[in-house]
Amino acid sequence: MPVPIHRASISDLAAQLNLSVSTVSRALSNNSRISEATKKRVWDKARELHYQPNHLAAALRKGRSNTLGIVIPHIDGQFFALVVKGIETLANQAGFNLMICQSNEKVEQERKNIEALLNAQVDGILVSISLYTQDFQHLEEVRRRGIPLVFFDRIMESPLTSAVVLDDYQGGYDAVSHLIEQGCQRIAHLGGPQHLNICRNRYQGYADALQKHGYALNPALVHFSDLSMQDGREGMQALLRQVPILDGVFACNDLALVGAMQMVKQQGLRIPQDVALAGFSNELFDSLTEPMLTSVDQRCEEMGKTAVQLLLDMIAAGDQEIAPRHVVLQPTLLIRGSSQRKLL
Amino acid sequence: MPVPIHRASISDLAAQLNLSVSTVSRALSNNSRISEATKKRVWDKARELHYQPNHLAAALRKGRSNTLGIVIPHIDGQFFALVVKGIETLANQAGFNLMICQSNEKVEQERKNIEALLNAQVDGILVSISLYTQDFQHLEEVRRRGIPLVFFDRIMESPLTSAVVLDDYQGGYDAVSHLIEQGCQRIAHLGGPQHLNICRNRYQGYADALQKHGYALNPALVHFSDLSMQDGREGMQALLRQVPILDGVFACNDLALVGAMQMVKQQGLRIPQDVALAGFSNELFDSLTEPMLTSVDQRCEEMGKTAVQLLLDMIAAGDQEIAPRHVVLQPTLLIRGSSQRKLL
DNA sequence: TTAGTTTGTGCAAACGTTTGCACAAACTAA
DNA sequence: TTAGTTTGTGCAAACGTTTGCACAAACTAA
Repeated sequence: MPVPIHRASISDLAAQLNLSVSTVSRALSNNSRISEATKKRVWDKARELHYQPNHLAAALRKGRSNTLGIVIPHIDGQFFALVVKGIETLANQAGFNLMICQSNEKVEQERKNIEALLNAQVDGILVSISLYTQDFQHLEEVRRRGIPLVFFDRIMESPLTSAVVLDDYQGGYDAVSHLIEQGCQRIAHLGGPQHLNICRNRYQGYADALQKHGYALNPALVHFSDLSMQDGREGMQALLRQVPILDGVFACNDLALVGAMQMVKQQGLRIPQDVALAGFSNELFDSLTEPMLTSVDQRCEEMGKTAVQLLLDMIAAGDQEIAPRHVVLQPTLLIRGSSQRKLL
Repeated sequence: MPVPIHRASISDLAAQLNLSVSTVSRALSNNSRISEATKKRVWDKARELHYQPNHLAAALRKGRSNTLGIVIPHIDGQFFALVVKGIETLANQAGFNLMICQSNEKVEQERKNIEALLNAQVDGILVSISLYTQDFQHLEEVRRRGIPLVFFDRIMESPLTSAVVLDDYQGGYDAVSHLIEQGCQRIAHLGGPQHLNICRNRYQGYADALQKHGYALNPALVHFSDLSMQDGREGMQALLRQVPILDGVFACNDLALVGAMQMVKQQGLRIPQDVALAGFSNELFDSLTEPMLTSVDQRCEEMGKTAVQLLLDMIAAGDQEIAPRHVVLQPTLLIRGSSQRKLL
């Protein structure tokens, strides 16, 4: 296989065409000061030599790399995969490449991710923080450097940074109100780490919906964990020991919910007649379980697109900084078999 | 918020320390020709000024970007997400960043992805081709340019390029043999596009397992599609019209299988007693359906790690090209309720 | 002492672009 | 004719690194 040692550069084109590199550079970027005839010669030659611009060099000279960085806790699972899809679609349209990093829910890894992205000179960064991020120095550093930064879903709460979130409070409120409408009287909650905005807000929605409908919040019916499927199983096991027995569960995510569902079935209880279930995230598997799981949809792709749009705006604004923006998307409750006790 | 205009560069350090940029550069890279005293001065100053190397500049000068590119059909679903996780782990350890592109199963997008990665000067590319890639010019171009290239899972079959695949044939063979052992006599197949190595090999495994056990291959029991859940439903509907009725299904992926499962249930047939099911991919949801789905595990993370290791080897080898390598991973059949007719 | 080696540092070019400025040639307006 | 403008191109510096080569100073061995 013949390996071509040398990729054509602008100066190769220039030499073969008897033009200066500056003229060739301008012709390639379709600068109006170059005659049509010259442009055509340059373009033809570029095609002939399979010329491909060296983005690295351009990036160095222009001070922008046309690359965006993303830091997410993990890519598996429906939610982040879809958010990334939304981000990628829009970013590519705008001519940006994407660098995706997973923190694997570890602050230390998140810190390294951020550093790697900064070193790679990305033009902007999108972040959804890990379950355990409580110290934000590495993120402050991004701001300090003047690199545009947008949070989505799991955010660092600060008026100084832009963010796109779902109205998690409303989602929790809607889900629990729905359970109450379906006749549930003792609704438990499987919650997540309360320093995370999403978990806190969903819990708050749960609490307020109870109160609004005249039910007292019973701390014994609230169980906090890290929301893995295993956590859901164990949490449910603990909650089921309460007497009188619960008749509804609202979980902070669907992974915990599906764990809870397994435990409920294992105990021989019927869903939704004995225990009605509702969760959060609208994972793919929600429609594959039996019964199907009621869940709050998070409008993932829209969240991704909105976040990247904010970021692109900030990048476009450049030095004349624009005020931080906060976008709140409205959730949709998808009602399925796991919570439907009454006929429609 | 005070925006620092200027990031410290090597020459800033040099100026403040009264050293030349070359000395500073060498000190930072811990070159043995620099005295320990000088190194210490440089490192201290670097910390003081929050110096961060500009990878772009280094990449331009050194001719390598320390970035790897990945092109996958899509990131949602268990399989690619886990492969990417494996790739990322190893790549980060080796000091490489990752640029991830989704083709969304479109050749045109795949072509653009490749071009974007080449322009970004990645040091190597990992590819799993789209469902519809039959023309490989864009991939040949990568080789022509001398950029290391490794395929995984869905590959361009060529002795000239490295690849990591599962033994899909064996996986299909094992799954179907298992169904036969469980007493199935008329096993249908939901297959994928036959120009794709994975689909062809799984189908071949199906065919050979039947033959080996003395069953004739009945073309009426084979249905090809693009393997979406909807395809699975429709394919199953068509297959169920065959008389005498089938009593087992082997699907080329779990998405199609879960669709098929819905249709089987809808027809009032019992799983696995009337129809036993086995699929491919070991998706997360396989353990959440009822009954759980038997499936061939693809050793995703290992596949990712192996692929990136091949790529890193090629990059390390540089000009003295190493011979293309093909790695075949052995699959594991995970037997679950959907196929278990006999007691253990 | 001298010649040779080691140690530590600096000069300058290079990677492939982009862009401010300069300027010649051709045109335009009087 | 002349002065001014437009059109098209080129020079050269810059982005921030890395690295081959040179060389002074300090040491080493006789």
